Amino acid sequence: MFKKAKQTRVFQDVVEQIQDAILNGKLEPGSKLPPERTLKDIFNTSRGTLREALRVLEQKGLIDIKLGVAGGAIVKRIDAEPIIESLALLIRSGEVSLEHISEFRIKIEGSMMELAAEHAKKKDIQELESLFNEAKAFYNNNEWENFLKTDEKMHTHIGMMTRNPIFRFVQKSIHDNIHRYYAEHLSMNKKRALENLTDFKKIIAALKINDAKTASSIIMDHVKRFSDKMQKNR
Amino acid sequence: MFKKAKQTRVFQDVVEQIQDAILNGKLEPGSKLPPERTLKDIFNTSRGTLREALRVLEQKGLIDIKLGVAGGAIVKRIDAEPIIESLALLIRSGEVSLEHISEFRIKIEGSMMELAAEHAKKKDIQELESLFNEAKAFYNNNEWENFLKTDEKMHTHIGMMTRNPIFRFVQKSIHDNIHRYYAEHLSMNKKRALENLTDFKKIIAALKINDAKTASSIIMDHVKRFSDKMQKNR
DNA sequence: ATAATTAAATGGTTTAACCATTATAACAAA
DNA sequence: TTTGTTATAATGGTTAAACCATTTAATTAT
Repeated sequence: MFKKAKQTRVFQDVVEQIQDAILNGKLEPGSKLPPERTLKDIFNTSRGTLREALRVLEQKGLIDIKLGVAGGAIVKRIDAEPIIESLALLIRSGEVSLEHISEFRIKIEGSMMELAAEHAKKKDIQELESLFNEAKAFYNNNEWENFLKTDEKMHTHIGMMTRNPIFRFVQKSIHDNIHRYYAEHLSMNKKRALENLTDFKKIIAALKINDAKTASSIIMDHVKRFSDKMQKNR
Repeated sequence: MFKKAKQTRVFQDVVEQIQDAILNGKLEPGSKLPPERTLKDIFNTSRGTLREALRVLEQKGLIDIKLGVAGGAIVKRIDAEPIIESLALLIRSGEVSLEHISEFRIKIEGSMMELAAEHAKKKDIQELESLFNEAKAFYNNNEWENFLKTDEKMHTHIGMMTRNPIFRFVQKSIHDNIHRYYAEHLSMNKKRALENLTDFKKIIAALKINDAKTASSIIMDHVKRFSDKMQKNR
């Protein structure tokens, strides 16, 4: 029925005003806020209070602070950063385990593959094929670091194909945290790389005949294999 | 290869120390930090700098601040709040639309239903049946507000049944934001309520025979119907 | 026993100064 | 002229000391 009554802290009022300006597009990404000493006059507050507001905006991922002459608060383009950090806290606190993330990731990548298949345009399939050939070349040369990068690019492109930014943000949040906390250094070998290549070949084939379920099922196995390997390696 | 070099701001060092203590469990949820005037001495910094650190910790959802005597910073139990707020920013910025959220929600609830079915214990099904009967009673009395609350409880319980906190957090983030920005006041009627009841009856039946795919497919339709209704109402 | 008042702890804000970093301008050297 | 060095000033980061505002607890009055 009722909402929480508003707090009366001055810095929160400042946060809301600047945040609203950013979210309404009155302040564009890349644009610079006035210096602290000017802002404090605009909002009729002290520099300390103003700086507390800037800390909050910074933590929300709405601004970056640059030092020195021509420095100051710069409006950021909104991205997955705050979600990545929130997930990181859940992991570090032990609230969420590698098994939890792996299970979630399998379901998410499966769902994304279905959507991607539904939206697949000729150009998307061409892009995936081009990435596939890139990966194949790295496979032939045993360039595992580059192979993994291309593998990631394929996942990312499938994310783009969903045409849904939430999936992209969630995908990136999972990916970044897995690599930050569980798989900093991945080992690869010819056998596993070939399995991955084969998966993507099958996925592309399935996309061409609009077989969303098959594509989804393949990528879920693909991700599961990666997860199992990772859990064995710990 | 390399990581971003650490910033040299004093308040960030304070944030990290307190954050680590919380995440390592050295500071338990509910426990109170010393007053600002003591903390500033402990960290050998000024009160202004210390307060900037507290703002960051507050924004991360790690502490709450209470005013007055016996007030101060209280360690919070980690929850979905920061993720909810991040998603809220994506929505308010226009980066994410109702259609995006609806599509995401359908896939998530479908995935959750599959996992819930896999983990379903007799007690879970009993709980769902009890909620079903509660909803039926509200249906008979045309108590729509209570009906919707029970409907939500059923979804939440399915979230619990996944045994995976990420799904619960994501589910709550979607739910809270949909109701904050798109469906503050839901209208219900006998026809739609009956459809919902029927869905849950079928879901429970599917769970009893361990038919995860059917249960999942029903709840996806169920959520889709809700989304369509919501989008028509705007 | 109850209500009103006072005191003290604690977060919130202000002011004024100084320190640290960095882009730019001015200058010096090749 | 070009290139490297040095000074300048803009701007964020930090500090110190004071006062204000809220809230709990103790005290006092009814």
